[in-house]
Amino acid sequence: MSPPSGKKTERTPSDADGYRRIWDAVAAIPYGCVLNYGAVARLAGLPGRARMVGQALGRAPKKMQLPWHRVVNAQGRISFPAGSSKGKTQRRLLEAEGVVFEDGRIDMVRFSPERAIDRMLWGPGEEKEP
DNA sequence: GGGCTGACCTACT
DNA sequence: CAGTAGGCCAGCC
Repeated sequence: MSPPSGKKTERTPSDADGYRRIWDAVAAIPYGCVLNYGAVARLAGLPGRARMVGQALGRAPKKMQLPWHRVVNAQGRISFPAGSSKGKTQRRLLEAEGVVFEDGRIDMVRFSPERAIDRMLWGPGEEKEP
């Protein structure tokens, strides 16, 4: 069977639609939470395409007001070179949301959306075990 | 048409 | 902990 023209395979979500999913996933990140590129790609329905997330964010229009600062790499570090404008801006925005940097790194587990409820109940800073 | 780059990830050594 | 290797896909020259 011939695939209908205009419609592509599942691997190619189609041009802007692919970025659209990524933008939507990033916009769905709760306040004060951080996710890595792989997680965003997975939430967007594009497993393994972490790189495309970066490009999508870079090509995202500013009018979108996308919380791009809530996306960091798997090491819990800002993907921008230390000292760069973007890097400082991202760190400032994250700290403004309550994200704590430990030795220039973020605890991806502590600030994951799953733990967001814990921080909302128990508050940040103190990590307690019930 | 081909080849390199990139806001990366995972796994193994 | 650091370094290497493989993967994955869109844009640009």
